[in-house]
Amino acid sequence: MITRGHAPDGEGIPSLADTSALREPPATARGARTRAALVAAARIVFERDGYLDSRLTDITAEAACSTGTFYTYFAGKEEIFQAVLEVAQDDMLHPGMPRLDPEDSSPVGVIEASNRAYFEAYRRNAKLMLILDQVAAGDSGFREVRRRRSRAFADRNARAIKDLQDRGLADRDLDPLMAARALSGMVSRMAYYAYGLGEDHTLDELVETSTALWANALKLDRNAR
Amino acid sequence: MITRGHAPDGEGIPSLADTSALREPPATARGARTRAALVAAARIVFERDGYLDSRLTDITAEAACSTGTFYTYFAGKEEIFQAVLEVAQDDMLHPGMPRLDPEDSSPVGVIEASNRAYFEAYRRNAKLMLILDQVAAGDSGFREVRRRRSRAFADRNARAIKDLQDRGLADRDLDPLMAARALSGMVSRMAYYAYGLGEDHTLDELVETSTALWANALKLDRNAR
Amino acid sequence: MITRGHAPDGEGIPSLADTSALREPPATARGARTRAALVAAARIVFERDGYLDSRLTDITAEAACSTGTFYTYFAGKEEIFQAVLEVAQDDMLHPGMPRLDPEDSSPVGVIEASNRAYFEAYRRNAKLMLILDQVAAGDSGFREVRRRRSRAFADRNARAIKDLQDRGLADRDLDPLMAARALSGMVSRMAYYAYGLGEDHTLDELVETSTALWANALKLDRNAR
Amino acid sequence: MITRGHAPDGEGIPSLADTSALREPPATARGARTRAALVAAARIVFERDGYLDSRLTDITAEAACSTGTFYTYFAGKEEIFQAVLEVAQDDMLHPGMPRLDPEDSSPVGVIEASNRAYFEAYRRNAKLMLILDQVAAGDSGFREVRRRRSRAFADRNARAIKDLQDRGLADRDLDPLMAARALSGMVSRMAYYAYGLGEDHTLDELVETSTALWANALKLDRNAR
DNA sequence: GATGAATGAGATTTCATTCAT
DNA sequence: TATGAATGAAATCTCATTCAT
Repeated sequence: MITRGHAPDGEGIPSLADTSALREPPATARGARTRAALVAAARIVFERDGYLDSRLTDITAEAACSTGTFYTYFAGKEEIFQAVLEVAQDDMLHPGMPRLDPEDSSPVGVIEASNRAYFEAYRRNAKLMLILDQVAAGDSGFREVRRRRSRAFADRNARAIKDLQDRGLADRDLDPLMAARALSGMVSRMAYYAYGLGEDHTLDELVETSTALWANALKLDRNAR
Repeated sequence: MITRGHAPDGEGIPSLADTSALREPPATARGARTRAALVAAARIVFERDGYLDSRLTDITAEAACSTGTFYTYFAGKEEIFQAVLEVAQDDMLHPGMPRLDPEDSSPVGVIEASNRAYFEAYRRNAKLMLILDQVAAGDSGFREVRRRRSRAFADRNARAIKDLQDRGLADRDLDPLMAARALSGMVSRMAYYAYGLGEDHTLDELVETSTALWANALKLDRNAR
Repeated sequence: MITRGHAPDGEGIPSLADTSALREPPATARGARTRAALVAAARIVFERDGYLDSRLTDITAEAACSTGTFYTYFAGKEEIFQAVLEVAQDDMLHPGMPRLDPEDSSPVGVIEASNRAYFEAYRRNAKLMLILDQVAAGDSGFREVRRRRSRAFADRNARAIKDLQDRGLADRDLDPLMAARALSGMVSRMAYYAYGLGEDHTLDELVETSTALWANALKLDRNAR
Repeated sequence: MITRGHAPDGEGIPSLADTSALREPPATARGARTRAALVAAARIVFERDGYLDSRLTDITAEAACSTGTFYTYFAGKEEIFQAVLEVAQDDMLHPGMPRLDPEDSSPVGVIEASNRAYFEAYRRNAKLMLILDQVAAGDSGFREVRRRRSRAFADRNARAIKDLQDRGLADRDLDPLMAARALSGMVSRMAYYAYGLGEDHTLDELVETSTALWANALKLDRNAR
């Protein structure tokens, strides 16, 4: 059975954990407040102006602090962008409510729930996801982080597919890893077109089509459990 | 039947035809040579440094001409990038030779041939495709062009899927347009991971998996014609 | 006879007494400890990074106290540098023990002892001497202090030379003040090259040569008393 | 006999040749004019404000060009400072007229001529020499260049001293290299005090004293040839 | 006494574009 | 056509010093 937390392609959820742990958190409450204000301001500015066109002074102006204060907490634009992502990531990873209909833990039901969660999270963070594309397109380090993250998700989904194959529920001719990667990529692409580029599809259409394509592609039995 | 030239997602092949026709070609042979040298130099520089990080002076230096000369032929970086794309586009659109086994014009055979052509073209132009991502990510005008182009391809593929459905060869529960868009996106994503990010898959693996997933997803009969 | 305490050129031993006496010492033992930690930290940082490139925060970090605390004890970088110098100055002025062979208080013997003391002190504080150069080079006030100090030493040595001339022991054609200044400068320069720039000469070579040159230059009789 | 071109300590005449040859000269006459204007402006600004306190915009303002133009010719403050030094160096190395009285090529005469040339050159460039101190004090790369240059001069003078010793004209007890270094340092120090710090000595006093001290220190016979 | 967050003026640097030769 | 010097607006980043806690 496909495990919980399946996130198509894993994109948009880089942790960048490498550097985020290095800087120690503000020592005082005031510091924590200022830092949070800067991160919130940065998200607003990034979403409004794009990453490349936003200036540090716009962020500090939005946060109502001086430019010097910015550097108390971040080394530059890249670093505060990571901080913005980390906040968004929490939202991407911990949706407000359970996605899984306890009545329906069939493979198809799990896939559907996962896809729905992904589309919802993407919709909530669509602008930020575009910014992330922009940053990743220009920064190979960032791209590498995304690649590794995607691979981790794909590996997990690949194991789930393998499991279904072993249980005779999925097409045994497919390479589990490649299929996992391809289908996850498909879902992320659908979200990109729908919410990033603004094609008009309803959430239900997206969930329905993506789930049907997953199910068909794996030759899943819709009634199996 | 799915028509020839099916290009998954249509990505990476924007024509930007709007502006490219405006400027008339160099009057003299020397001019034509200089222009060609600049375009070739630009591709080298873009692929080496990325679009954002490349400077016009790098291009003119690579082309061994002065900065002033650049403006004789192009209005700026965007315009020469279009010129670079146009050259690459010929390659993307006209694969060296037909990959289609004349014996096998079954739906699955056509899909396979299309996918193979796409992967091969992507592989030949992988670096440029990444640059294109970078440009599109930062330029909403460019993004819109890509979106329209993708939609045109998807529409064509959607009609092909509709046709298969009408003939009873494909799953009638699927929305043809969304399925077309999703599956084309899947293929473009696979190419991106394999050749853009450097995951190591062989061409045959990519073709095989993508074709199997298309066929399964549409519930095509592998033997139908 | 040339008096004790002759310090070639007098360089590197500015007292800056004007300001150093103004601030009164810390009232509590804890305060004294903190102040001492800051001075010690400053010397480490100055010697590691140079005066210009060292930041106050580096010093407070090295001293493990906050930036605010710094200002409890010092008005700024210049003032703590003076404090560092005062500590070093004790070492420069009071070599561990008299180097003077009581048997040999001949003019040449005194010169030799003085030169040796100077080279040894310079060697112990070579890094700091370079820092001092850096500060003096950029601060005309500091330069003036050094100039006056040099002049005071030179005047004293000039009187000693005059005395030797009057007693018929030194070349009467020399101007005592200029000769004193020149020969003191010579010794300070030798120390700078040897210990500041790292030319490899032994202490004995330096002492021997400098003393011989002094003696020759003044046409001293090596056996006179 | 001490050779022509003896330059005490060699200080203030670094060539920094390492980098100066890298950048190719302006292609046009206009470019050469602009570059020269910048160098001249830089010298004025450096001498007026000191190296550390001068800003690039002051230099471009003085040269009546834009800030961008500066970077057409120089990478930064350090590089234009090298260019200023190179101009001064020509003056230091090629004094306007022959210093040597053809009637007096005795060792003492040669030393006197050399010292006089050095003092004159130092006086003409005194402000710049102080700037050089400032730069060298803060930049170890620069210091190293000076060290090597000094050593080259000292080596040459050491050979001359050795020659005098071999001919029985100079004190054989002295180490030629150390004596050369020490006496050259002495002269450079005298120039620094007189012209850098503004002690009031006449040129003749400086020449006379320095020459007498050299002669005495080496135990030269004033009448020898 | 000790803390450490906040300040903000100002210097450096880049590079697409123009235009006189 | 070709040249390449000149332009200049605009963005980043530093760090000594203050002051509320």
